[in-house]
This record gives sequence, structure tokens and C-alpha cells, in this order.
Amino acid sequence: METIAENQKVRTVKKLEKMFGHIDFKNPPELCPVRDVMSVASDQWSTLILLWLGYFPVLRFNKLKKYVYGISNKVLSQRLKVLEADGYIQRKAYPEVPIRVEYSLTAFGRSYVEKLLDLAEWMHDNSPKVMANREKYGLL
Amino acid sequence: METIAENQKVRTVKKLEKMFGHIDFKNPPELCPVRDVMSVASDQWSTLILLWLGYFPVLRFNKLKKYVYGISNKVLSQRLKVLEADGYIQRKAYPEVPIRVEYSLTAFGRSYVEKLLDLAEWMHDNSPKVMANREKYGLL
DNA sequence: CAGTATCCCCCGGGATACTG
DNA sequence: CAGTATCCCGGGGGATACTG
Repeated sequence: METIAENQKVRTVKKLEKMFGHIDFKNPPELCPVRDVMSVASDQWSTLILLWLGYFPVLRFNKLKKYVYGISNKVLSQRLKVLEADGYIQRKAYPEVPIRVEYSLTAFGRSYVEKLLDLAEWMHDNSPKVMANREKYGLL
Repeated sequence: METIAENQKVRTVKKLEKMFGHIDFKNPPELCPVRDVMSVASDQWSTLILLWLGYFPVLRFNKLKKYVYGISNKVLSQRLKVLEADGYIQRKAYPEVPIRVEYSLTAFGRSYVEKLLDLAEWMHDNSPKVMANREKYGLL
């Protein structure tokens, strides 16, 4: 029990070292790839799109729009394009009339969704706690 | 090897079921707590703040501002307030002159940073791949 | 030092209409 | 059906100056 917690802590520190240990605080990199990647992949809408594509192997534009409720045409097509460019999803168009387009995760995208899902699950499980905290804070 | 991958897949599907299985697609909830919590906790600036607070147990306003380079006064204090309200961090003010204020993670915040860190690590490790994808896509 | 207060700007993104 | 094209708006957020 104690050792498990200890191990977790050690691993956490290791990861933090890995991410932050090498940064020169005097001269912060003006272009941080991690920030860049993050800005695409962990954007609100993108997250939802990816999770739904994790749930359904293949989705078409309008289905996606229904599941990611609240998203507009513009933003959806925008996000899809970027997610495709970054290699998370793939677009397959069938030259029928009317045209049919199918979106699905790439292997790379699937590996990301796996991670993403851990986080989403945490939020799912802990949102009541957050709400409670928020409530309590409001009363102070 | 094969079974490990299989197991991973099964677990992923389980999680997706848990998150999406119960949603009524006809009547999407107009207020989704997960989205709400997500909008705070996985905001760009908040993420960086939390990660730095994972790295340094205690940080003061101006230190934080230096590490989370690029953030403005306004946004930093805004995010700190929200993160405190949601229970991720705690604020401790010492009535000295000039005043000293220390921010640190709560236990709850630490549990979140753990998850967050997994994702951040993934991005750290995979950002080259994303950049390569992006490059290649640009050439098409 | 740790923030507020103020001003201002810009663009993300919604709504709608349209097209191949 | 799967998007683009346009228009338009609000407010998120940057810069700066100020204060307890």
C-alpha cells in the first residue's frame, strides 16, 4: 500500500523531470512543440470528436455533428481538417451522389484516444467532487 | 503480447461504454458536467499552471508567471481563482509587507496532475510524430 | 509582491444560406 | 450529403498603469 503510493510518486517526479528538467527558465523557448500539439489535440471540440470516433469506429459528418452536439458546421470541418493533418484521423470519401465521407481514427489517433480516455474517465468520475468544491467555495 | 493488446482494447471499450453508453442521442443533455469540468481543467493555461505546481510543491504568483511564460496577469489570477474554486489548488497568503502568497496543489489536484501528466508525457513523446504528419500533409 | 482596473482589439466561432 | 462562403458579434485575453 505504502510502497505503491511511493512508487507512484517517484514515477510522477520522473515524468515531471523529463518534461521540465531541461527547460532554461531564463530563455523559455518561444516555440514549444508540446504546447503546439496540445493546442490542437486537447481543444474542447477536438477532444469530443476524438472520443466519439473512439466509440464508433466510423462516423460521417452529420452523425458526428449530432453526437458532438452544439458544434457548428464551420468548427467541425475545421477541427476535422486539423486532426487529419496531425495524423489522428483519416478521411475517406466515396464518389457517390450524394457524396459519402467517412471519418475514423488512425492507429496513432487510437493510441492518443487511449490516453485521452483516461483523463476523460477521471473527469467523469470526479465531476461531482468538483461541483461540490465549487459549491462550497461559492459559499465562502 | 497479443493478449495484452487485446486486454487494452477491451478496457478501452469498457471506458467508452461507461462514458457514452448511457447518453440519449435524441435528447443530448444541455448541461454536461464532464464538459464543464473539462473546460476548466484542461484549458491550456490551467494545464500549464497545474503541471508546474506538480513540479514545484509551492509557487508564488510571480514565479508561476515566469514559468508559465506568456501568460498575462489577468489570465493567471483568473485561472488561479477558478482552479482554487474547483479544488485543484490552495492559496495561502501571509500577511507580511509586502504580502506573500503561496500556491500549491491539493491532494485532489495532485491526483488530477497525475492523469494530466500521462497525457502531457504522451504529447512530449509524440510531438515529433505530429510535426512530421503535419509536414507531410502540407505537401499533399 | 500580488494582484486589480481599465481599455481596447481581435478573432473564434455561431447562424444562415448556398453549392458540387 | 458534406461541406464552403459570408456576415457578424461577444468576450477572451493582451498591455499597461495603478494600489493595498
